[in-house]
Amino acid sequence: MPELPEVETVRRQIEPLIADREVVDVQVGWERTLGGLSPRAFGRAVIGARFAAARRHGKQMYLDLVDDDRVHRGHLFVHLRMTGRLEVGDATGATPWDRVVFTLDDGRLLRFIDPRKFGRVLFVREATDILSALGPEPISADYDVDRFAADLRGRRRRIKSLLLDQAFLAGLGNIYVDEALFLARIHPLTPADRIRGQRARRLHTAMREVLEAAIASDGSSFDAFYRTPEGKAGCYQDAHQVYGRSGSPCPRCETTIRRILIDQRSSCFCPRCQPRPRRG
DNA sequence: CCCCGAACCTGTATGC
DNA sequence: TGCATACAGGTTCGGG
Repeated sequence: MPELPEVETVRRQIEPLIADREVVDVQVGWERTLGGLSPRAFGRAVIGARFAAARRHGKQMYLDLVDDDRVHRGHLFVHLRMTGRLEVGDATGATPWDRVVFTLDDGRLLRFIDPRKFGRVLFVREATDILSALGPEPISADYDVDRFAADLRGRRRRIKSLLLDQAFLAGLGNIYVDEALFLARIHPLTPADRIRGQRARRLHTAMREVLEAAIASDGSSFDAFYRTPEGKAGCYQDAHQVYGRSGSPCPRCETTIRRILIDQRSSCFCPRCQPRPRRG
Protein backbone atom coordinates (compact mmCIF):
# COMPACT_ATOMS: atom_id res chain seq x y z
CA MET A 1 0.00 0.00 0.00
CA PRO A 2 2.68 2.35 -0.80
CA GLU A 3 2.02 5.97 -1.75
CA LEU A 4 1.14 8.84 0.56
CA PRO A 5 -2.63 8.18 0.72
CA GLU A 6 -2.19 4.50 1.49
CA VAL A 7 0.42 5.22 4.15
CA GLU A 8 -1.82 7.86 5.70
CA THR A 9 -4.66 5.34 5.79
CA VAL A 10 -2.45 2.83 7.59
CA ARG A 11 -1.27 5.51 10.01
CA ARG A 12 -4.78 6.51 10.96
CA GLN A 13 -5.94 2.95 11.44
CA ILE A 14 -2.90 1.64 13.29
CA GLU A 15 -2.51 4.49 15.77
CA PRO A 16 -5.49 3.69 18.03
CA LEU A 17 -4.69 -0.03 17.90
CA ILE A 18 -1.22 0.32 19.41
CA ALA A 19 -1.29 3.60 21.34
CA ASP A 20 0.05 3.21 24.90
CA ARG A 21 0.86 -0.49 24.41
CA GLU A 22 4.24 -1.70 25.60
CA VAL A 23 6.43 -3.96 23.46
CA VAL A 24 7.26 -7.10 25.46
CA ASP A 25 8.88 -9.19 22.71
CA VAL A 26 10.01 -9.06 19.08
CA GLN A 27 10.46 -11.84 16.54
CA VAL A 28 12.35 -11.16 13.33
CA GLY A 29 11.60 -13.35 10.33
CA TRP A 30 13.81 -11.50 7.83
CA GLU A 31 16.84 -9.67 9.13
CA ARG A 32 17.30 -7.26 6.27
CA THR A 33 13.97 -5.68 7.11
CA LEU A 34 15.81 -4.05 10.03
CA GLY A 35 18.21 -2.29 7.69
CA GLY A 36 21.48 -3.35 9.28
CA LEU A 37 20.68 -3.51 12.98
CA SER A 38 20.95 -7.05 14.35
CA PRO A 39 17.78 -8.63 15.74
CA ARG A 40 19.42 -8.63 19.18
CA ALA A 41 20.21 -4.93 19.09
CA PHE A 42 16.79 -4.18 17.64
CA GLY A 43 15.10 -6.12 20.44
CA ARG A 44 17.18 -4.30 23.04
CA ALA A 45 16.19 -0.95 21.55
CA VAL A 46 12.49 -1.66 21.35
CA ILE A 47 11.50 -4.05 24.14
CA GLY A 48 10.16 -2.23 27.17
CA ALA A 49 9.18 0.84 25.17
CA ARG A 50 5.62 2.02 24.70
CA PHE A 51 4.00 3.21 21.47
CA ALA A 52 2.88 6.82 21.42
CA ALA A 53 1.88 8.87 18.35
CA ALA A 54 1.92 7.45 14.82
CA ARG A 55 3.25 10.02 12.39
CA ARG A 56 3.94 10.24 8.67
CA HIS A 57 6.03 12.25 6.25
CA GLY A 58 5.55 11.35 2.62
CA LYS A 59 5.56 7.58 2.35
CA GLN A 60 7.52 7.26 5.57
CA MET A 61 5.51 6.30 8.64
CA TYR A 62 7.07 6.53 12.07
CA LEU A 63 5.85 5.35 15.43
CA ASP A 64 7.08 7.20 18.49
CA LEU A 65 8.47 5.04 21.27
CA VAL A 66 8.57 6.30 24.85
CA ASP A 67 9.67 4.92 28.18
CA ASP A 68 7.33 4.46 31.11
CA ASP A 69 7.88 8.03 32.22
CA ARG A 70 6.84 9.09 28.67
CA VAL A 71 10.42 10.17 27.95
CA HIS A 72 11.52 9.87 24.33
CA ARG A 73 13.17 6.54 23.48
CA GLY A 74 13.20 6.69 19.69
CA HIS A 75 11.12 5.97 16.60
CA LEU A 76 10.17 2.99 14.52
CA PHE A 77 10.32 4.01 10.89
CA VAL A 78 8.11 1.75 8.80
CA HIS A 79 8.43 1.91 5.03
CA LEU A 80 5.99 -0.34 3.20
CA ARG A 81 7.80 -0.10 -0.15
CA MET A 82 5.88 -2.33 -2.57
CA THR A 83 4.06 -4.94 -0.52
CA GLY A 84 4.47 -4.08 3.15
CA ARG A 85 1.48 -4.16 5.49
CA LEU A 86 0.81 -3.67 9.21
CA GLU A 87 -1.70 -5.77 11.11
CA VAL A 88 -2.73 -6.14 14.73
CA GLY A 89 -4.11 -9.53 15.75
CA ASP A 90 -3.32 -12.78 17.50
CA ALA A 91 -1.36 -15.94 16.68
CA THR A 92 -4.07 -17.15 14.31
CA GLY A 93 -3.22 -14.27 11.99
CA ALA A 94 0.28 -15.57 11.21
CA THR A 95 1.30 -15.51 7.53
CA PRO A 96 4.25 -16.97 5.59
CA TRP A 97 5.43 -13.37 5.09
CA ASP A 98 5.69 -12.18 8.70
CA ARG A 99 9.00 -10.24 8.75
CA VAL A 100 8.82 -8.51 12.14
CA VAL A 101 6.31 -9.38 14.86
CA PHE A 102 5.96 -7.36 18.07
CA THR A 103 4.25 -8.87 21.07
CA LEU A 104 2.29 -6.22 22.97
CA ASP A 105 1.61 -6.13 26.70
CA ASP A 106 -2.05 -7.02 26.19
CA GLY A 107 -1.07 -10.21 24.37
CA ARG A 108 -1.89 -8.96 20.88
CA LEU A 109 0.64 -9.04 18.06
CA LEU A 110 1.67 -6.21 15.74
CA ARG A 111 2.97 -7.74 12.52
CA PHE A 112 4.90 -6.25 9.65
CA ILE A 113 4.02 -8.49 6.70
CA ASP A 114 5.90 -8.14 3.42
CA PRO A 115 5.99 -10.76 0.65
CA ARG A 116 8.64 -9.03 -1.46
CA LYS A 117 10.91 -8.12 1.46
CA PHE A 118 11.60 -4.61 0.16
CA GLY A 119 9.97 -2.97 3.18
CA ARG A 120 11.87 -1.66 6.19
CA VAL A 121 11.29 -1.34 9.91
CA LEU A 122 14.08 0.82 11.30
CA PHE A 123 14.78 1.91 14.84
CA VAL A 124 16.33 5.36 15.17
CA ARG A 125 16.84 7.70 18.12
CA GLU A 126 16.28 10.89 16.17
CA ALA A 127 13.63 11.28 13.48
CA THR A 128 15.71 13.80 11.58
CA ASP A 129 18.17 11.02 10.69
CA ILE A 130 15.55 9.86 8.19
CA LEU A 131 13.43 12.95 7.60
CA SER A 132 16.33 15.18 6.58
CA ALA A 133 16.61 13.27 3.31
CA LEU A 134 13.00 13.95 2.34
CA GLY A 135 11.41 16.84 0.50
CA PRO A 136 8.32 18.69 1.72
CA GLU A 137 4.87 17.24 2.25
CA PRO A 138 2.75 18.05 -0.79
CA ILE A 139 -0.46 18.47 1.22
CA SER A 140 0.92 20.65 3.99
CA ALA A 141 -0.44 24.18 4.28
CA ASP A 142 2.90 25.89 3.69
CA TYR A 143 3.62 24.00 0.49
CA ASP A 144 1.91 26.64 -1.59
CA VAL A 145 2.01 27.20 -5.32
CA ASP A 146 4.78 29.81 -5.06
CA ARG A 147 7.01 27.38 -3.28
CA PHE A 148 6.25 24.70 -5.87
CA ALA A 149 6.88 27.03 -8.81
CA ALA A 150 10.15 28.17 -7.25
CA ASP A 151 11.25 24.57 -6.77
CA LEU A 152 10.63 23.78 -10.44
CA ARG A 153 12.78 26.67 -11.58
CA GLY A 154 16.09 25.60 -13.08
CA ARG A 155 15.24 21.91 -13.01
CA ARG A 156 15.65 20.33 -16.43
CA ARG A 157 14.52 16.91 -15.41
CA ARG A 158 11.40 15.36 -16.84
CA ILE A 159 8.55 16.32 -14.60
CA LYS A 160 7.55 12.72 -13.90
CA SER A 161 11.05 11.79 -12.70
CA LEU A 162 11.21 14.89 -10.53
CA LEU A 163 7.85 14.26 -8.88
CA LEU A 164 8.88 10.66 -8.15
CA ASP A 165 12.04 11.93 -6.44
CA GLN A 166 11.30 11.83 -2.70
CA ALA A 167 14.02 14.39 -1.99
CA PHE A 168 12.15 16.86 -4.17
CA LEU A 169 8.66 16.15 -2.88
CA ALA A 170 7.73 13.39 -0.45
CA GLY A 171 4.79 11.12 -1.06
CA LEU A 172 3.91 10.83 -4.73
CA GLY A 173 4.47 7.51 -6.49
CA ASN A 174 3.68 6.03 -9.87
CA ILE A 175 -0.10 6.11 -9.55
CA TYR A 176 -0.59 9.60 -8.22
CA VAL A 177 2.02 11.23 -10.45
CA ASP A 178 0.28 9.87 -13.53
CA GLU A 179 -3.12 10.93 -12.21
CA ALA A 180 -1.96 14.43 -11.28
CA LEU A 181 -0.25 14.99 -14.64
CA PHE A 182 -3.41 13.93 -16.43
CA LEU A 183 -5.56 16.32 -14.41
CA ALA A 184 -3.10 19.14 -15.06
CA ARG A 185 -2.87 18.20 -18.77
CA ILE A 186 0.92 17.96 -18.72
CA HIS A 187 2.95 15.36 -20.59
CA PRO A 188 5.13 13.26 -18.25
CA LEU A 189 8.29 13.96 -20.29
CA THR A 190 7.95 17.75 -20.03
CA PRO A 191 11.11 19.39 -18.66
CA ALA A 192 10.21 20.69 -15.21
CA ASP A 193 11.45 24.23 -15.83
CA ARG A 194 9.01 24.61 -18.72
CA ILE A 195 6.11 24.39 -16.28
CA ARG A 196 5.39 27.90 -15.07
CA GLY A 197 2.51 30.22 -14.31
CA GLN A 198 -0.90 28.73 -14.92
CA ARG A 199 0.42 25.25 -15.63
CA ALA A 200 2.41 25.18 -12.41
CA ARG A 201 -0.73 26.25 -10.58
CA ARG A 202 -2.76 23.51 -12.29
CA LEU A 203 -0.22 20.85 -11.38
CA HIS A 204 0.06 22.03 -7.79
CA THR A 205 -3.73 21.93 -7.45
CA ALA A 206 -3.98 18.55 -9.20
CA MET A 207 -1.41 16.88 -6.95
CA ARG A 208 -3.14 18.05 -3.81
CA GLU A 209 -6.62 17.21 -5.04
CA VAL A 210 -5.65 13.72 -6.12
CA LEU A 211 -3.91 12.99 -2.82
CA GLU A 212 -6.74 14.39 -0.69
CA ALA A 213 -9.39 12.52 -2.67
CA ALA A 214 -7.42 9.27 -2.40
CA ILE A 215 -7.03 9.68 1.36
CA ALA A 216 -10.79 10.21 1.61
CA SER A 217 -11.23 6.87 -0.19
CA ASP A 218 -8.72 5.05 2.06
CA GLY A 219 -6.27 4.86 -0.84
CA SER A 220 -6.09 2.53 -3.83
CA SER A 221 -6.07 -1.25 -3.61
CA PHE A 222 -6.33 -3.53 -6.56
CA ASP A 223 -5.08 -6.87 -5.38
CA ALA A 224 -5.35 -9.07 -2.35
CA PHE A 225 -2.04 -7.92 -0.87
CA TYR A 226 -3.11 -4.37 -0.42
CA ARG A 227 -5.17 -4.27 2.72
CA THR A 228 -5.43 -1.71 5.45
CA PRO A 229 -4.78 -2.68 9.09
CA GLU A 230 -8.54 -2.98 9.46
CA GLY A 231 -8.48 -5.60 6.71
CA LYS A 232 -10.36 -3.44 4.24
CA ALA A 233 -9.45 -2.33 0.76
CA GLY A 234 -9.37 1.29 -0.34
CA CYS A 235 -11.52 2.28 -3.29
CA TYR A 236 -9.65 5.10 -5.01
CA GLN A 237 -8.64 2.71 -7.82
CA ASP A 238 -12.20 3.21 -9.11
CA ALA A 239 -11.36 6.87 -9.63
CA HIS A 240 -8.15 6.34 -11.63
CA GLN A 241 -8.34 8.20 -14.91
CA VAL A 242 -5.17 6.94 -16.64
CA TYR A 243 -3.12 4.75 -14.31
CA GLY A 244 -3.39 1.12 -15.42
CA ARG A 245 -5.72 2.11 -18.26
CA SER A 246 -3.47 2.05 -21.32
CA GLY A 247 -5.42 0.97 -24.39
CA SER A 248 -8.66 2.30 -22.91
CA PRO A 249 -10.35 5.53 -23.96
CA CYS A 250 -9.42 8.76 -22.20
CA PRO A 251 -12.28 9.73 -19.87
CA ARG A 252 -12.09 13.30 -21.15
CA CYS A 253 -11.65 12.93 -24.94
CA GLU A 254 -11.88 9.21 -25.77
CA THR A 255 -8.40 9.10 -27.31
CA THR A 256 -6.63 5.81 -26.53
CA ILE A 257 -4.46 6.11 -23.44
CA ARG A 258 -0.82 5.37 -24.11
CA ARG A 259 1.83 3.68 -21.99
CA ILE A 260 5.53 4.52 -22.16
CA LEU A 261 8.46 3.77 -19.87
CA ILE A 262 10.05 6.52 -17.79
CA ASP A 263 12.68 5.52 -15.21
CA GLN A 264 11.64 1.93 -15.93
CA ARG A 265 8.16 2.65 -14.65
CA SER A 266 4.97 2.38 -16.63
CA SER A 267 3.65 5.82 -17.42
CA CYS A 268 0.12 6.23 -18.69
CA PHE A 269 -1.20 9.40 -20.26
CA CYS A 270 -3.57 10.73 -22.88
CA PRO A 271 -1.58 11.82 -25.97
CA ARG A 272 -4.27 14.37 -26.85
CA CYS A 273 -5.01 15.94 -23.45
CA GLN A 274 -1.32 15.84 -22.51
CA PRO A 275 0.50 16.87 -25.69
CA ARG A 276 4.19 16.24 -26.01
CA PRO A 277 6.17 19.42 -25.25
CA ARG A 278 7.45 21.26 -28.33
CA ARG A 279 11.23 21.47 -28.40
CA GLY A 280 13.03 24.79 -28.43
C1' DC B 1 23.10 17.52 -12.97
C1' DC B 2 20.68 13.86 -15.49
C1' DC B 3 19.71 9.35 -17.40
C1' DC B 4 20.04 4.41 -17.59
C1' DG B 5 20.25 -0.34 -16.07
C1' DA B 6 20.62 -3.46 -12.47
C1' DA B 7 19.74 -4.95 -7.97
C1' DC B 8 16.84 -6.07 -4.09
C1' DC B 9 12.48 -9.99 -3.87
C1' DT B 10 8.02 -12.74 -4.48
C1' DG B 11 3.57 -13.46 -6.45
C1' DT B 12 0.37 -13.28 -10.24
C1' DA B 13 -1.23 -13.09 -14.92
C1' DT B 14 -0.52 -14.33 -19.62
C1' DG B 15 0.89 -16.88 -23.53
C1' DC B 16 2.85 -21.03 -25.79
C1' DT C 1 -0.31 -29.13 -16.96
C1' DG C 2 4.20 -27.09 -17.25
C1' DC C 3 7.37 -23.53 -18.35
C1' DA C 4 8.80 -18.93 -19.74
C1' DT C 5 8.07 -14.12 -19.68
C1' DA C 6 6.34 -9.78 -18.17
C1' DC C 7 4.85 -7.03 -14.72
C1' DA C 8 3.85 -4.92 -9.96
C1' DG C 9 2.08 0.75 -5.58
C1' DG C 10 9.68 1.67 -4.19
C1' DT C 11 14.40 2.79 -3.44
C1' DT C 12 19.44 2.64 -4.05
C1' DC C 13 23.68 1.90 -6.42
C1' DG C 14 27.21 2.36 -10.02
C1' DG C 15 28.45 4.01 -14.54
C1' DG C 16 28.26 7.02 -18.66
